[in-house]
Amino acid sequence: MKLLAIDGNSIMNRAYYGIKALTNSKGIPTNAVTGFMNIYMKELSEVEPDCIAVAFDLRAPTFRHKANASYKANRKGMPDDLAQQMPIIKKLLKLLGVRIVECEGYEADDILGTLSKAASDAGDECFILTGDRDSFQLVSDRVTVRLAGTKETKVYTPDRINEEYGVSPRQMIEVKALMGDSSDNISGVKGIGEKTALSLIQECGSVDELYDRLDSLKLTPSVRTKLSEGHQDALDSRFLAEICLTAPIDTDIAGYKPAEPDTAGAKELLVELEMLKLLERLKLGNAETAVSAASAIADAASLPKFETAPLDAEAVAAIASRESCFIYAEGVLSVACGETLYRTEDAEIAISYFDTVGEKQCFEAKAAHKAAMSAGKELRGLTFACDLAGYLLNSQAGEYTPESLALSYRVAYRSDMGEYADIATLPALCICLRSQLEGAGMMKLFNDIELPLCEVLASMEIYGVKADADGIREFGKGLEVSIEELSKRIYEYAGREFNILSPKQLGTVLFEEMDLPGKKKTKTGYSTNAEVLEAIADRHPIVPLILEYRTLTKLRSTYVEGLLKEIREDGRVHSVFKQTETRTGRISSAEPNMQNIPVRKELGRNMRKFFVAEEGYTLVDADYSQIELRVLASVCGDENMQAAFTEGRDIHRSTAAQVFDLPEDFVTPEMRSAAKAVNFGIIYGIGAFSLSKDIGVSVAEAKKYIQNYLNNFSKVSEFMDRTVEDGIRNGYVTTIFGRRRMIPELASKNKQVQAFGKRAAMNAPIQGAAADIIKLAMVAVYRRLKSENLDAKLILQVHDELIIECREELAERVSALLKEEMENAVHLAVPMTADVHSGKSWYIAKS
DNA sequence: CACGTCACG
DNA sequence: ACGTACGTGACGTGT
Repeated sequence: MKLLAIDGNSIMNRAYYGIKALTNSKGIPTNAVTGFMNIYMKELSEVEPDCIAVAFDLRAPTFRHKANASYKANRKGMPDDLAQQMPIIKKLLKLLGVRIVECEGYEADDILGTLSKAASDAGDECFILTGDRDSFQLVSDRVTVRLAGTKETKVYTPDRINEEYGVSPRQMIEVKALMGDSSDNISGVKGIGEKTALSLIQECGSVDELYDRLDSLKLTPSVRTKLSEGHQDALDSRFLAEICLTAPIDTDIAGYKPAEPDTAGAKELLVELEMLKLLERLKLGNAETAVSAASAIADAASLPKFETAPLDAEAVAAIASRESCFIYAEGVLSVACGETLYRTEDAEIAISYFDTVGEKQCFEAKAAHKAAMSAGKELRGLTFACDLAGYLLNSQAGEYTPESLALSYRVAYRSDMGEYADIATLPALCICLRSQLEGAGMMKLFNDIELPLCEVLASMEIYGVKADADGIREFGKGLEVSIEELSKRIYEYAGREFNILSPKQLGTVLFEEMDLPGKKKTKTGYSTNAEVLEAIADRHPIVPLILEYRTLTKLRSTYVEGLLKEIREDGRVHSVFKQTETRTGRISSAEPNMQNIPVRKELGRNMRKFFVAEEGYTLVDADYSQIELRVLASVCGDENMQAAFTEGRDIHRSTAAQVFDLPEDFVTPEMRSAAKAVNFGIIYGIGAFSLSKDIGVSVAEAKKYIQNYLNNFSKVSEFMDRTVEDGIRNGYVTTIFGRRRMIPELASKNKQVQAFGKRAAMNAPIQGAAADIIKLAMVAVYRRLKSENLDAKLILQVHDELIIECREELAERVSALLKEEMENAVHLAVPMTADVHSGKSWYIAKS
């Protein structure tokens, strides 16, 4: 038989630190449970055990078998959110039929030791799954330790241990007796580390032998002194280091065969934890049925007994002025009105429904807007959209399907209703999300910004941007020639042909074959990014060529080939603008991404010549000037900073003058550029290291800049501190418009993760407010263009920039309108200025 | 499918 | 001792 004996505490610990903070929608932490189960499932399939036991330490061990009362006093108490997960994993394992083994006065290690011995005595095989190396002493012919790492499980057999440490498994006890183990509060011999301990045991075999032969051993004087002074420590430590093999637990291995799982109970628990992927992996039925089952239990009577009916012209007429809910996806319209669920795939019927006057709530409004718009109608009476509400409530949930929302917000979801399941849950979901939104104070944000924006984005997607395919192809041909030539020259320098775009191959060529310096490594090998290459660009002529090769192939693949694929028959690209994607509130663009078309370098900037206005039309482009810094100046209330904007001064120059304590006229270009980097850093949640890298000064120097900045702009400093505190206290931060960003990382025990949380907390209110502002502007511009009945359409948004395509003769009027609406979208403590230009192509209109 | 890289604000 | 600024999307490589 095969026994899998798991060190529950150790694996939970590993899982906890290995997976970022994770909670369900109620804030119950789930990262360690998730990580544990991932490891558990993987091991199960690899080991295929007949029996399973999971050992846990008891909370208040009395160490009956070990007299040392201070034993383990050193071990830190576990973090709260890990402790909370211990009962959960135990409950889950029990429900799955797995036996938990705990024993007062004994550690998990002792239980594993006892079980492994019992198993091997009985002629069974034992696999110990753990996250630390304490159990190596238990390894034997029949006992294998499986060390769970972040990525892979390392398997330790006696041979493997001998290979790695040069001693036998049992001798690991002796080694530990000498070197100690701080996490177990085993002192060992003071001054003896791992290397010395290993070589001593390799030579002598055991602590006893070592002391017997101490006088005749060849040792440095200091080691000899340490050993003789630490004799008693060594003996005490050896006692503590040896894992107990006789804990009073059930040692009948056959008794650890997993029992029949309580599938209903396990389902319920996993649904509560919102761990749906695991639910499927455990083959407890698919996620949908479980959700419906559990929700039905929780809220059995909450869904009415719906009837179903086709949505035909008659039905539309009947519900025309009533309240209803709808979902429109992939050409299928589902409507819930009263206790009837309607359904149609007829586009005309769908549009006639959209154009009725009754109040409508929906899931995802953009597709419906697009359908109505394309037919020259409009979607009327829309008051709610669930996906937008879900996004506002938690912008990092990732998924806003009716099913996942129903699960998160505890609304009944009946997947047994098949294709009607989504629409059936919608009425209840709308009520729930609306009240949540009200509770969170985000109704205004929802009504004034997100919901109306949906229509704007629909319109932008429909119109798209005209692209000059021939021009792009021509540009691509030019690139082709240069790329061909470049690669030849690169191969010549390298002495052979290789794939220049493969970081792996490139690393080998540059850093091994050509012996260039800069062996900075990533997880998988050499780092070959632009920063690394630029640092060695003057060491060998191949390096600049590679950089250029990268630039050109990037242009070719992503922009020339990528964009050509996206141009439709109408000669335009219709990017998808996603409204529920970013954690900060920005919108994102895809297929193609129109928000990262090159502009910073001239060669790439040429791409913008191929985004043009239709014959007889022109592009009008306006971008906010320093919107994020203006937001910062406004929200933190710093008069210094506000004055610079109010007086229309150059903010970076002004910052430099403050930081370097000089009149503005004395600010050099270098000082201005350093100040600019500091300004960016402030928005991003500054760090001296990165700033120093950015502007090429020492870390100490960068530190001074930051300190100086924060002294001069003390309100900024206070604002940042306050924001982080708010974030820690509430679990989220907000923009001035009430938009939230949840930041679970702030609760992490991992310092790095926490530091990231702090930076994100400082950035979100700034980036998020800027996003709010331009969204407001978009809605205002859209409405103006519509109400003034202008032949002009908003077609693009690039975070701080809006682009309109309009009749040539309207250029001036639209320019003024655009600038006006952007600058007046909000009124903060400093003016929001926008620079506007126009031209036949984006290239021209941008400057 | 993860990773490295690089395009944008 | 380690990693190192916020937010995105697309591509090619290689497991």
